[in-house]
Amino acid sequence: MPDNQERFKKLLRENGLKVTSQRLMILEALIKRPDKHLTAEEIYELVKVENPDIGLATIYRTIQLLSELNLIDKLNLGDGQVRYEIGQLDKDHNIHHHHHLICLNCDKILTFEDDLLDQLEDTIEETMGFRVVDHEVKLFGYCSECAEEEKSKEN
Amino acid sequence: MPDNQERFKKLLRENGLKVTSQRLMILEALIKRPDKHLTAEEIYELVKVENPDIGLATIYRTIQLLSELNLIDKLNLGDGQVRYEIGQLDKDHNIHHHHHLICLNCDKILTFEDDLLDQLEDTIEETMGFRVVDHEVKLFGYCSECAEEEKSKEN
DNA sequence: TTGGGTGCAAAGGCTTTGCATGTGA
DNA sequence: TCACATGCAAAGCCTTTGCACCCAA
Repeated sequence: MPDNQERFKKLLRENGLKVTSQRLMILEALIKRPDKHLTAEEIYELVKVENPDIGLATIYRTIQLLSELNLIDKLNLGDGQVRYEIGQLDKDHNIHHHHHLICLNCDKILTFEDDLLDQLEDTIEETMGFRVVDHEVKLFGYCSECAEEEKSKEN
Repeated sequence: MPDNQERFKKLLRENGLKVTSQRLMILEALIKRPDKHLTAEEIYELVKVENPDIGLATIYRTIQLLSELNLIDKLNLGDGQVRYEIGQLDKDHNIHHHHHLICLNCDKILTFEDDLLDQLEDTIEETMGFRVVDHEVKLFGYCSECAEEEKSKEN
C-alpha cells in the first residue's frame, strides 16, 4: 500500500509538480483511515493533528489534484456530504471501482465487488449502442445489525 | 400522466397543506420538460415564464416538499449539479427507479430499466446479511452518436 | 378568518480564489 | 534561484431561513 505514495510522488514529478509534506500527509490520511470515505473537513482535522498550521484550502487543492491524477474517487453517498476514498488499482493500473452499500439506519458504509454488471454493460452496448466505460452503484438498505434490530422490534 | 398532478393535490390535502398555483406550476415544469433532469435554477427559469414573480426560495421549498412526498427523485449525475426528475410509479404506487446512462462527451442522459440488479441484491442479502431496499445506478460512457464520432476520428 | 405559503433579502455552508509569503528542485 | 505551493482571508455558489405580507380553505 505504500505503493500509493510512490505512485503519487512519481505522478507529481512527471507533471512538474512538487512533492510537499502537506500533499503526502493528505494522501496518508486517506490511506490510513480505516473506514475511509472521508469528507474534506475530516481530512483537515486528521492532518491538523500532525500539522496544525495546514489550511483548509490546501486540503481542497490537494483533493482536486489527487482526483485529477485518478488516485482518489469522489463519492456522493446520499447524505449530502461529499466524500473521498483512495482508488483501488487493478493489475492494469486502472481504478477498480467497487460498489457501496449504505445503511439507512446507522449510516455505515460497506463495499463489495461484483462483476454482474459486466453482463449488463454488454447488453446495453448491444441494444442501445451506448459504450459503458465506468459505473457507480449504490445500494441503500439495512446492514445485518440494523436489520436484526428492526426484526426484534417488530416482534 | 396528469395523474401526477392529482396525486400531488391529494397528498397536499391529506397533509393539511395548500394547493397553490406555484406548487402546481413547479410540478408541471418537471412533468412537461422532455429531457427531465432539471436543476433548481432550470425549474426557476421555466416557471418564471408563466409567473415572473415567483421566487427561487419557493422552488427550493417545493422541491423539498415534492421530494418528501416521494414524487420526485434527487439526482447527482456526476457534473456537480443537483438535478430532479419526476418519479415513475409502478402498479403498487412505489417509485420505480430507473438507471442512468451518462454520456461523457455530450452530457446526454439516457435511462433504462433493468431487473438484473434484483439478482445481485438477493446475493448480497444472503452473503452479507444486508437487506437492500433501494438502489442507484449510474453508467458513464459514450452514447451511440458520440461513440460513432470517436470511431471515425480514430480512422 | 387564519394558518400555511410566498417573495425578498439576509444568512449559512461549503468550496474556490487572490495575493503575499514560503519552499522544493 | 524561481516556479510552484501554501495560508489566510475574501469572494462565490448554492441553498436555507426569517419575516412581513398574502391567500387558499
